[in-house]
Amino acid sequence: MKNVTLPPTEERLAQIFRALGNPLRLQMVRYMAEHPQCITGDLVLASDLAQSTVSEHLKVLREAGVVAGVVEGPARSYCLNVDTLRWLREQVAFLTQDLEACCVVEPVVSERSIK
Amino acid sequence: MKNVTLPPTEERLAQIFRALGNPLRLQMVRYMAEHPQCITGDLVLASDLAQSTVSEHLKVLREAGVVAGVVEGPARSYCLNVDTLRWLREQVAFLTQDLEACCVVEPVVSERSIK
DNA sequence: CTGCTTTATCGTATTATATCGATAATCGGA
DNA sequence: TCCGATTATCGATATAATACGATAAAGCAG
Repeated sequence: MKNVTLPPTEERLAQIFRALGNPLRLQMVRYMAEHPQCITGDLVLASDLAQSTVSEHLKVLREAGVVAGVVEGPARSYCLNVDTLRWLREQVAFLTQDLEACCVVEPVVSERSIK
Repeated sequence: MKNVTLPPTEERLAQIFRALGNPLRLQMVRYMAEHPQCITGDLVLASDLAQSTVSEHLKVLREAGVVAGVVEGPARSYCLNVDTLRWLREQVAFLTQDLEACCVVEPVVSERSIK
């Protein structure tokens, strides 16, 4: 947890979480899941946002590796990056495994863990 | 995707993603997974940050429902909220299921989805 | 080459986040 | 009740994110 050198995996996972941590981008991801190979204009029409704003959100998703775009004539067709999403699912599964409820359901008396 | 009324579930999921979208908070979550019922001071010692900063990060995690704290004498013992993490895992699994690689591995020619 | 369509980028204003030091609140023990 | 230990909150500041309109870039049709 020290700031010394954060594992690149950790930074990358956080980047993906951050990309998905915006309701609009999350909706974009869902839209793309339902509409494979949709183009930017589709997402603009499906939202209330300016074209430039949608483009910026796509940039965030692209840089996080959540989506990928290919040139499609004058437009760009966007898709989810399945590899990234699979990796995310594994990481989340790993992060949430082997956890036992401690103080949520039934508060448990504990001793200080350090000094 | 319209901004009209975002489902509360979507906003909540985004909130959890946002909470986990910071490397330090992600590390805190891992620390808590390894050290059940640790107190705030443990997290402060394990980080390079000021106590107030750690406290703010805990607040973000708390408000997202990722962690829960119980009073433990003058200190506060923190734990992961297992219910939230399980819910997150389900949501991520749902989000990433039934996806087929489209333009990432092998670009596919597509037609416009709208108009 | 010239337009037309589509998308990305730039400049900018507003809002949110991160971090710290200082201070307040809370609890248990003397 | 007062003190020490622990944590939360406040105020300030710096950085990052969000959103828009305007403009640039890129590709295709003619």
